[in-house]
Amino acid sequence: MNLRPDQILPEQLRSCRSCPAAKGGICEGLGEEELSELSRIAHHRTIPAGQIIFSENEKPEFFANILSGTVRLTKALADGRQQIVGILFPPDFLGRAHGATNACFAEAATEVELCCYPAEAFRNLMQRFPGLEHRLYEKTLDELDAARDWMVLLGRKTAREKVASFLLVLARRARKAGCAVHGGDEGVTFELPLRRIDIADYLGLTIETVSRQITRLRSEGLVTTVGSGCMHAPSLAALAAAAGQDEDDRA
Amino acid sequence: MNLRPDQILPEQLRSCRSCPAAKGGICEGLGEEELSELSRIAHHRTIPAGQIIFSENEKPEFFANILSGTVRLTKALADGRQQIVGILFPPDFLGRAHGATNACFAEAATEVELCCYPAEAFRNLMQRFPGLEHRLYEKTLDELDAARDWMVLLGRKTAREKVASFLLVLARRARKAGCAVHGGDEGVTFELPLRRIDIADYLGLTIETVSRQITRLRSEGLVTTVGSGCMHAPSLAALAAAAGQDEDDRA
DNA sequence: GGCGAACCTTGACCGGGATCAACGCGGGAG
DNA sequence: CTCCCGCGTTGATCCCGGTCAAGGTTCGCC
Repeated sequence: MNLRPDQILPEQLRSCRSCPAAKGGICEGLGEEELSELSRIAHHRTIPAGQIIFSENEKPEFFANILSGTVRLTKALADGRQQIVGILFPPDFLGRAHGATNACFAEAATEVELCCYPAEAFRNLMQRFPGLEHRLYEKTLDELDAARDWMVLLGRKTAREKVASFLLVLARRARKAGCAVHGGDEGVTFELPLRRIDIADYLGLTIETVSRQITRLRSEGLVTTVGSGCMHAPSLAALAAAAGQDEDDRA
Repeated sequence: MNLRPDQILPEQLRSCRSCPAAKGGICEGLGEEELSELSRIAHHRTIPAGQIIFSENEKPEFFANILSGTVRLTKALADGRQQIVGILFPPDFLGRAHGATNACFAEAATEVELCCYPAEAFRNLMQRFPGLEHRLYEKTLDELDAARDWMVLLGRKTAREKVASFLLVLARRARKAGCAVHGGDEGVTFELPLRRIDIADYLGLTIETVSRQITRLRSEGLVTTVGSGCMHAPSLAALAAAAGQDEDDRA
């Protein structure tokens, strides 16, 4: 925990009902009582980009909903080789709700806003409210699916497919967040919340290979660069084809 | 579902109390009422090696505890490339307890004995008994940890480290199952429940590379072959070193 | 504006693992 | 017993992505 005191804000001011993490987050669908008890133990924190949120093998001090920003979950080998094992966006839940220790490092890839629950109090609430644990279980199953999809990418895809798959994930996320229009395969503009080194660690590649493959996809017209840290994909179908998956495959 | 009628046995005869999946399985720690309701909907099945237990994107018909044998969970790309995303042993739970469809294929790597619960009835029980859902949630968190450890292997380890890591997992499992003695780093003999093609699909390699690396580890004295389908590791510490991880790392 | 640091891109070369091919081995069927 | 087929091993060669090295770009700070 490397949080400075001034990063710990007083009780959240916005009501949970207007919370950006309510839609799709663990709070969604909870009753009045659950929600009010949760909000009683919650507090908001802002964490600057690059900072470690919690470490592997550490006793968890808190769990959190992500309100804004991007969190990377990493694991490392003894000699320093690193692999990003998960990327979290709002309204994902951060932390291992059961078990004595954290399973990996959590780091702020961008500046991150969290809605934190002290570990002990949160676990008590989980025990009292099975509906809360149920929501968390469903989210964990989705994380497991995502991890296994990523295993296919890491084990069997080429560098070009890996990079295309990564961009496709971002593009689909942006389209889903942006609007409910699903009229066709119109283009999508999206942000790149990760630096090259993070993309490389996520895809099991080096930064040079990531850079070369992005250049290649750009030269093939599958993506265009829109300023720094922002890209545009004219066709998600074409990008999906380059990613080595069927168009309707959500992975 | 490719089960022949004769593979569906009548109600289980052995009591749940003497069940091989009780220790460490989802039934462990359940109350009398939960256990008796579970056993009422349970039936045993034996599935021959190589057979598909259920398919991806299929509506689940049943969930199951694995009583004996080895199950592989696989995902495939459109062009046939395959990745094993999980290996299940007794007393693991098989199936995605929530959600409309299965997330991957489940296949019997060896002959497998299952204790099956019809999906609908099982989900009803889960809703009534939060303790049951809690057990499943904990097991899913462990699966997620294992998947993420495997992501590090797939993304960042060399072929030699991958094969050593795989053998290490089997050796540790055998030692844990065999005896509670943890006196030191004495050797372990264990079975290989997977063929070369499965090992390759699990490690993101080809069968040729797996074969070569096993030969190499054998020539280095890290493992010896004990007949067909059986190996011996004289030192788990040495194997762990070759796997690129710290000795006390359980991954 | 000028400078420096962090990040990104590009080029040249190399090597680990894939690919292609041949052979060995063991077990079941005739 | 012989044949055949599935599985595993070994060898020769290739190529994708890693490695090493050299700029280029962006942006904050003085």
